[in-house]
Amino acid sequence: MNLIDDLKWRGLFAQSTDEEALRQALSKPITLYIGFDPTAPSLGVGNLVVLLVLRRFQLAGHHPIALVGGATGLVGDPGGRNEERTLNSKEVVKDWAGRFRKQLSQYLDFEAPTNPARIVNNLDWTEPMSAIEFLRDVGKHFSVNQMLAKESVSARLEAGGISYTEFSYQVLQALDFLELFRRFDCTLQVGGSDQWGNIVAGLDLIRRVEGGSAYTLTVPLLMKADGTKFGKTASGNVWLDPAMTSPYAFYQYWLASDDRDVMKFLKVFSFLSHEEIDALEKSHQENPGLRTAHRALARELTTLVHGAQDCERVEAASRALFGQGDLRDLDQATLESALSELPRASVASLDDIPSWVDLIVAAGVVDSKSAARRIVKEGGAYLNNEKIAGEDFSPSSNDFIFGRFAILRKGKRDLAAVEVLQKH
RNA sequence: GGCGGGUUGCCCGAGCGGCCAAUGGGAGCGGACUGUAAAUCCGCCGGCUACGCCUUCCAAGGUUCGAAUCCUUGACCCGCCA
Repeated sequence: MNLIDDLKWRGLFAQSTDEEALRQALSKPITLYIGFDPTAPSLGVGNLVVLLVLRRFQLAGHHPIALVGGATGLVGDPGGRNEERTLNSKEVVKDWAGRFRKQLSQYLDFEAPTNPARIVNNLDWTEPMSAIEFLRDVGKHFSVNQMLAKESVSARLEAGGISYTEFSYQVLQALDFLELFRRFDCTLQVGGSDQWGNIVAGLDLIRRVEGGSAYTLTVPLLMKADGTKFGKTASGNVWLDPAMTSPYAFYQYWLASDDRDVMKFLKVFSFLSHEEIDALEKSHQENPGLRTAHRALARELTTLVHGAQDCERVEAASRALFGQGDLRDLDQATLESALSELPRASVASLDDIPSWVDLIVAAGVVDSKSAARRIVKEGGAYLNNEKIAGEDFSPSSNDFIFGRFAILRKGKRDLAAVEVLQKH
């Protein structure tokens, strides 16, 4: 199956300016790029959608370029929002751009003999350019009428306005495409479907300036079945950086996916074959309670992002903590490593153990004691998987497994560890 | 520049001198059901040293025994006219 058909099968093909021409072009290796603006200290799972498309292209023999938007990140994409962005400082964007570069390289192959990946930063060609050059050499090719007609701009005009800075964003992105076309004969830009207008602007620019032709491909924006944005939880974004979203939380995010989304996610994010995915779908339909598709999804993604070793640790932790067996049956090493994934509170010694309420607040699982007391009253408070009663409840010393650990639980799956610092 | 309207808890949105920690909806949280899913039903939903106390209704002053509610000034937003 060719690449385009595979992308369509996976639900990764939104539109293209000329699908037939693109199919033709892809019969030989081409160079393509995707841009990522550093608007946060880490990429999130949302970025993963297109990033993995870039990887799919490389696996199919094409030359991938990941562009870090060191320049565009300083300006701000007006699309998808109805308010002006707050500009981040140059230092911050530079720092984030560095982090992006590092993260991006994890998903691409730079050693591939025939089609090694490249990473570029658009600041490299934007920063040296003077304002006069920009206006004469680039700006002259843009019609304000067309720029205004772009969805990203017109929506903002409706919503109350747009600064000249953000208005110019599409010109910068178009310039990137032109630059990569010149430098590397890059003829395809891939992006989220919200990037359509910006990508087409690049296409136009290449045609006007170089008389060249290039292609577009956009990927649908991923929505969850409940209509909420993909990649966010109540506590914020799901990040790729393990310091920002722990591998355990990352694994749990996928494992707790809505049934209606699982197959879609497997197609979008996993590199499993169609046969493997079909088999998972069958199993999921026959016995959804088994959650084989969920497990496969969580495992694939955690392995991809955090590595096989971390994935195994996190799987083991999940099994241990959610297993129906007695926590006391676990050996100390397993228990310890499982608990290392959780938020934690510590107590100085077994002689003076704070109440459940104080501990769960200390672990950061709930925001206030009132909220914690409420949980107890509502019957959602557990110690070592046993429901506790009474707002004043304090663990006793023999609740500590191996004399050192206790597990707090709020509701169905919100866990925290308590560790005794001092043995006595 | 002139005239009028607005700013309420995470969001939307009532309240228009005491009965207001503030109606209602959404989100979120807990429980039941189940499968660490969805739907449904029930409950909760500012904080605390907790039958009481403290801090909230854009900000700062003021009137009053008492204000989210009235007055003054300021900031921001939205309409209409120049």
